[in-house]
Amino acid sequence: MEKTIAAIISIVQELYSIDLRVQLDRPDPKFGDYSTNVALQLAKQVGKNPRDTATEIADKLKATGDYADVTVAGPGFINLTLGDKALLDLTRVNPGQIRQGQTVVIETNNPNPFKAMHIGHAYNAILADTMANLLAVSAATVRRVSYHGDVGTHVGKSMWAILKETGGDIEKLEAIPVDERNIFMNKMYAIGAQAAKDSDEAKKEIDELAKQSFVLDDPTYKAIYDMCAMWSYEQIDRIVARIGNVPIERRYVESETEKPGKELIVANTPGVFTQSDGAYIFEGSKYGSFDNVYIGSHGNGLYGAHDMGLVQLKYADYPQLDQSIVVTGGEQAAYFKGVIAASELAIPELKGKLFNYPTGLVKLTTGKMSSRTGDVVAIDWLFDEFGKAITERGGVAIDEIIAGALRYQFLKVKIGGDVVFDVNEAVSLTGNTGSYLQYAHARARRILDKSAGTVSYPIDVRDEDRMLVRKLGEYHEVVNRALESLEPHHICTYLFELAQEFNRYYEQYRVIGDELETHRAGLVAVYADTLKAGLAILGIHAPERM
RNA sequence: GCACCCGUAGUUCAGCGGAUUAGAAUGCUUGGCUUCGAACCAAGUGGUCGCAGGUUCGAAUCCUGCCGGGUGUACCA
Repeated sequence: MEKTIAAIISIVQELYSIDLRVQLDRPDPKFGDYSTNVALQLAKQVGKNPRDTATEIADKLKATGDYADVTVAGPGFINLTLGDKALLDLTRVNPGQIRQGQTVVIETNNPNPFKAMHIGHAYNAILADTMANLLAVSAATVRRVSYHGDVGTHVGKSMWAILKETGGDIEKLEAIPVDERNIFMNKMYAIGAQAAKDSDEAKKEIDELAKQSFVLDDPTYKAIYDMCAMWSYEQIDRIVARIGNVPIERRYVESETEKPGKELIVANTPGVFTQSDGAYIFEGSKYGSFDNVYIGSHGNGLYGAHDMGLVQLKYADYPQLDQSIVVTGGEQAAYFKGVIAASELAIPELKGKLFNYPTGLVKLTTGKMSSRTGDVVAIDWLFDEFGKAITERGGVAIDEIIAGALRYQFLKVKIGGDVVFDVNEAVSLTGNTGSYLQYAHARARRILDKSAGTVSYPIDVRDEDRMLVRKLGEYHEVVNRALESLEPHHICTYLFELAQEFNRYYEQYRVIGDELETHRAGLVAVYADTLKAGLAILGIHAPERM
């Protein structure tokens, strides 16, 4: 592909003395393997009929490489059909290492303790983890971290209910069986949240308990807080692992950000921040955000101060970082613009290095949501539902496979828009799903198991192979696109198309026992490896059988 | 009010910073397993790409305006 582009550029130079940026597209297969519209772009500058221009370029291009055909079509497109050798070679090209030498710190999960972890957290975690995979494939040094809000109102709500429930007796907490802790915590938060709405008196108590989460100077409070926080993190870590994320190497918590955050803000006032009634304000409205209070008039850091503290902690831990990435819900997009602008002003070395990727909301379609905990879908419940569907098909429901199906459901849509999550659809296992790809992979592996000879790389391309080989050759191009934009959905779309292409081939051409067995098995091996590699980037397990 | 995001088949979504007849999946109607796993494949059905202008040889794609939906908009995160 690069060679072809270079050839076209030099031909255009030679013929018209014009320096042109050339783009090759993947057209409908019936037109060829690549197409370009350079002649149409040139038409005006050259002052010739675009078809004539195209013909001139095409004639010269033919001699520069392994092309089976170079034709001019329509208003002046040049369509290229690669020779077999060139087509096959494309399947061996690796994605580009475009972030060689860079260090990237990325938060791959950030649910809060003292609160239920729900499907939205899972989406963020899966997406961020997959982006981390993309970064790693592009040769960056990836540092996975997490960040959790362990102070503030939500803690007050939970603690209020927990203290009421236990009467401050930690032994009552210890008596709760391990597998009921999560249910207990979710319930306590729900009770506290409801009380805060219903009763002004309770609200006051909750505010007081929330403040205590910052200082932890009451021994009873601290003991219970510590135990419940630990339960929460165990729960978060367990679920994050269950959905197939790579473990983090450092956990950040909000309580440790207060001090550095406030110090940084005070040190940059006036200048970056302004003071008003004792509060410290950043005029984010000048930077596409909104004016926001970072330190309250009571002297405590608010979430802006904490996020700036976090930026510093990360920078201190990873001074060589080239990018720091946070993936959050879209409702925080404007807020993060402000935090990033303020951080860059306060720490100029970080200019251009801080990124927030806002995601959409996970919306649940109404349906059978019987086992919900409050308003949220428990992730364990989702695993159960997937498990049942797989068992009904006669498969073995193991977590690795279920996690793959779940990940795909989230990753196949473009980042930014809302994700409509339909449990019934997700669990259906047919069509454009993770299960389809896993099944396709398992089936291909079974063919290879049954093939007698040693499997070797195919050496030629037969007519019936062409569509499949062509698709395989697109792998590195698609991955490159995903690497550049950090958008996993490109890979999902491609892998599904690839698997469809293979399934068509599979339906029509037999491998085992055929006189072309060696050749076809080689092709199946390339396919299975490509599929597996793509799934690996998505963090999806490619089972040998299922 | 202002800012950002979104609006493509009944539904859920692709459409790669423009191009040849707008694609999948799902749904519905059919056909295909004594041969490598039918969680599969094939055929049919289904769209004034929210609306209206503009730029261009060419617009779902770029620009402007409008309509509709969502989110945010200083002491909760």
